[in-house]
Amino acid sequence: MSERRVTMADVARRAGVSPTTASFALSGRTDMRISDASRERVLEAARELGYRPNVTARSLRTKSTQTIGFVSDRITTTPFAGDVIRGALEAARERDHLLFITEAGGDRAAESSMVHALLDRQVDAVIYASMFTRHITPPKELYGQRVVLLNCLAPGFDAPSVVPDEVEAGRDAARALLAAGHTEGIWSIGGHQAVPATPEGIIAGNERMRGLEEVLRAGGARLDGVVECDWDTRDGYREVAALLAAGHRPRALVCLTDRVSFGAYQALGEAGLSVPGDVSVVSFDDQDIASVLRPALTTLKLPHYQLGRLAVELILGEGPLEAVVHRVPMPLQERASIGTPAEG
Amino acid sequence: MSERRVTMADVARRAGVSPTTASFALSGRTDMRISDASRERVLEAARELGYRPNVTARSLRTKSTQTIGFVSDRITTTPFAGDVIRGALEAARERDHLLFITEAGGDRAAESSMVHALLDRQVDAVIYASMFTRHITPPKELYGQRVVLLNCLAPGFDAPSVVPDEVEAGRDAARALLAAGHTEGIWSIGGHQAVPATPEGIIAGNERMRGLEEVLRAGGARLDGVVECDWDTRDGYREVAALLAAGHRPRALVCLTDRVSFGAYQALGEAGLSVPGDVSVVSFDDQDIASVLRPALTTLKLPHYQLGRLAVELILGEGPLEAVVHRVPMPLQERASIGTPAEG
DNA sequence: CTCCGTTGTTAAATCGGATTAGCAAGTTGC
DNA sequence: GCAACTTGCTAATCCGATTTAACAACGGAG
Repeated sequence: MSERRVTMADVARRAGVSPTTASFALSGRTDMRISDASRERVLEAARELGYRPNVTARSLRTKSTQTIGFVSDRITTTPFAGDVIRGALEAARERDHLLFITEAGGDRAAESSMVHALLDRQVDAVIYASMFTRHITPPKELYGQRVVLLNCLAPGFDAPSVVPDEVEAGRDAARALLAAGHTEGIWSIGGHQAVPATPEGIIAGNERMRGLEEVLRAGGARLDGVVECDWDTRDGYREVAALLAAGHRPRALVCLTDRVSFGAYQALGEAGLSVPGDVSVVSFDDQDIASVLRPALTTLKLPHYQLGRLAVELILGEGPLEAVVHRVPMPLQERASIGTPAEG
Repeated sequence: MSERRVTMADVARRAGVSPTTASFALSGRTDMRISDASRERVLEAARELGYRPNVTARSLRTKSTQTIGFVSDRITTTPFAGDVIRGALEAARERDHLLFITEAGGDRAAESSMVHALLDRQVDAVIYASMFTRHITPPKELYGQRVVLLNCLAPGFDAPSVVPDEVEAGRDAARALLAAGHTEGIWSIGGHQAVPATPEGIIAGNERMRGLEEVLRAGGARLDGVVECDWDTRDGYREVAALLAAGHRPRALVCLTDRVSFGAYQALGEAGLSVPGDVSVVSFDDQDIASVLRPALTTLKLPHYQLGRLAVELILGEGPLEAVVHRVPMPLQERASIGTPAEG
């Protein structure tokens, strides 16, 4: 970028040794014999000159750039982004790696071109991430490369996946309700089937519902009803309002995502029902609004940070990557929206 | 990462020319004469072999890596992140550049080490970003480098800054209220002075208030009161509740940020006042909640995407960078929280 | 027929390190 | 006293491009 950097040759010259000796002294390798005196002089010279190795030059020879590529469909416009990247960033930093972040916006051609751009720069590995848990087909350029799939699954593609443990989260939601004494009047809002507008619901929704129903059943409880709707605030509001208008009187709502919970809050509020006095609410995701709602929402947190971190830890681990699915726990954020069942 | 890549030497061999000829043919330079026949053969060979240049190797010679470093204090845990990065990413992609994203968490030492890691990889330029508009002192490693400051100012540091036009946003907030007929009972919540917990308020708060008061005054209106508080939902709720409890009856609230507006909504709701029927609300930032609140919040949007995009456009522009402050407009998101003044 | 200027192409150097092969000088073994 | 090792260090290559310097072949001018 500007004034000439200090090179290893400069260091060698100052230390009065050959570049070869300087190289070995600096890399601290023990398989090549360097006297303590020479090593000291080289290190001293490097310190005095403020020498820093040129990673680009080194990479040309070693093939390792200490760099990871991160390809996602859309890292922004979704709460997913920040924490995943932060987790990946921190894990990478601990291992002296840097991250190339790219976003393809769901465009296959763009995706291929991004992967090419990464491979052209000799990245050591690539993290392929999806904003919602789903099945994907990696771009062909990724076949044969060192890859970890983040928040997505690709059966038949030889790479590990890192995804949230949705089934267990569903179980935990059930356990939280049971623990508070809820066994009747439990409704789920958001459903487990994908509706056209929310394909992202396919995996997360199904698995959450599976865990939820399993534990409720085992605990002698069951769902009074399953309301299918889009995973957004508007639909949450509308469906809960409709539910109440139809004369139902739920004691507990399991909302499949926080946005739906927010809508449910609005509908309950307008109907004069209080949370958790009249109705308990348990939710999933732990988006920003969850802690800011009144009362604060009890929800199962998507472990974004951990997903990002684990993906990097796996990818920078030793040895070949195994095509295993790693399920990361979704911790329960206990706040104020679950109470004991209302009388009546 | 895996099987040997096709090199330029492979292409040259196949085309039956020297690597030199292949290089010139592929780079399409006209200052070196290559016959059309040779050029065609080289291009054909490259196509057949699926040749892609090794950017790392090229960079060693040319010093240009087609890569930009992005250093921020904290890109996550703030709505700031996503869109800024998306803007930067898209602008970079249009110019065939890739972005190294790093985050230092406000730690000076970490910041220096991140900048080193970037410079060691020969990045062409560095974007130094802050999550809130503020004055900063860039790490010394950045002096003499090609830098653009994003969402921050560093007087005395020779680099352009890209920041939101807060003063004009304040003016626009005032214009929106005046246009709806508001001239009395206008209060601002959030204040213009920094309170300890929100140093980020210093610049944004002051400038927004300056623009706001300037236009209100010019329009024959004024603020009935300025409430100072932290820029969060809790404080917004508490201060507006207190305001109402004290017997005040505002007709319009200018909340300095959406989180404060959300708190204000809650307090107004509990007091039985409707938005915008009884009280109009205009806000700043356009965070996620803004469009999801009921009624949807009219707010001045922080131009995150544009900030990121402009930073990259400047940095990849021709010629030296000038230490100019670029102010990016904050567009008014007209939604449903401003009405005509209540009778009263 | 020689000199000069084009034209098209290539050998060789370069970028900044990592790595391999080899070379002196000093030790040890017998 | 001489081969066989060690020890400590360096010359030379290599990585995959870009770029400089030079060179052969040809055509036109004088």
